[in-house]
Amino acid sequence: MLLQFLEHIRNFTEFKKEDFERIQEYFDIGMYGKKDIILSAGSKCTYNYFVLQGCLHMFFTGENGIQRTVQFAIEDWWMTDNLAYQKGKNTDFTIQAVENTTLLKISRENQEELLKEFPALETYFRKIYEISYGASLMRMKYAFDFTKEEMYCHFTDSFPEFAQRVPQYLIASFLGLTPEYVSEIRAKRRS
Amino acid sequence: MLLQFLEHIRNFTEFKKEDFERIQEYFDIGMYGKKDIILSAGSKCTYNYFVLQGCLHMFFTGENGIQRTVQFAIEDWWMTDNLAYQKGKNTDFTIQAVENTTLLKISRENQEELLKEFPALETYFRKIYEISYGASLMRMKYAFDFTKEEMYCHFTDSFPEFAQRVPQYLIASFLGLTPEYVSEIRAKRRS
DNA sequence: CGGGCCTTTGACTGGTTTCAACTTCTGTGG
DNA sequence: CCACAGAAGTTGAAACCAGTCAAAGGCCCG
Repeated sequence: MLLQFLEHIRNFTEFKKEDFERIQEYFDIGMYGKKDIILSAGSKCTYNYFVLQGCLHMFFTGENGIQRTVQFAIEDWWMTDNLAYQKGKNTDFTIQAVENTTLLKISRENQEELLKEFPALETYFRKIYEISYGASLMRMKYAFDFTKEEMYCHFTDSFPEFAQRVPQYLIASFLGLTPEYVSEIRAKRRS
Repeated sequence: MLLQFLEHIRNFTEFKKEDFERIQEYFDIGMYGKKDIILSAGSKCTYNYFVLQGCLHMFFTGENGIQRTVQFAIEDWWMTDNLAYQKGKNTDFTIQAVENTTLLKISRENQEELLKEFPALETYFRKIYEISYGASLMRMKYAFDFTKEEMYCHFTDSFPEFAQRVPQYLIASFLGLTPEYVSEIRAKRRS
């Protein structure tokens, strides 16, 4: 399963297989069950997480107590609260496993050292963040451009397998609408 | 004014002043008047822009013809459609000057070469995107957590000088509400 | 001084949330 | 293997936030 991580890196930058042994030493591996909490709101955000297998979501709890999902991560995605991670500060977000999940985690200090030892990985991370940032702007675009109903339809049409994979109330939470309204849209679509 | 660019880089990574001469050769400088278009929707996105002086905004035009601002850039900020820029594809977005603006621009090929010649800049860009991505997630958080009225109040309270600097209808466009509703909120606040 | 762009005001509308009750699904222990 | 409790999904009615439309007022710049 770790080799998949190597292959993933190689999609973005050249990297020698023999160096991969050294890389692994910077990471810890972790296994979590469905609904386990990986990072709690209010705690210090010291790790960056890479999903080998499974699914995570990151959410915050609003004034009213409602949980809002900010992003998902499945296989080959990174996840952390970047702002808090960079500065080693407390986070507002919680990261939770949606399914049984295996992940790699690396501390900020280790990541800095890793990048010093293997500068090729600077390129890798730069590209990863470039993409993530671009994707985040596209999501803003959709949030503006579409009505809630269109957002839901667009999302389920774009990622049908993923929409199957996670419970509906999480998709509602991710798209910023109520579970009840999702029901209504689905009912309308069925007929 | 170019030295400010050097200083900015040095906030994120070590960089020798004597190398700065070489750097400049990778960039073009551009000057634009208020409302000038820097990048048009539908055209190829070949440049990454850095604001030396002034203010840009990036927007798209929705089905209904309404323009929605996705982000602003003022002094020391980068702006481009990252997804399109990376792949050299056509963009959905338009970049326009909000004020008279002086900027540096660099093509994708030049940026790749620049990064090869000065790997220290990989660190710089990685950190820039890390921050941008984190900030973008925070913005999603606000979009979810707040009502439109709260969004407006939070924004103007957080960035009072910026709220003065750009016209109200752009702030409305950025926050995803109508100019009319902004008026209503302001009227309510005054009393 | 004039024209066009920006902002304001008010009435009306509807997409979406809220609330509460009911049904269906899921998994865990006896 | 069934029973049952809690979680997830559905339905319908009432309320409201925010958008739309239209028209008038203010302001900047030529």
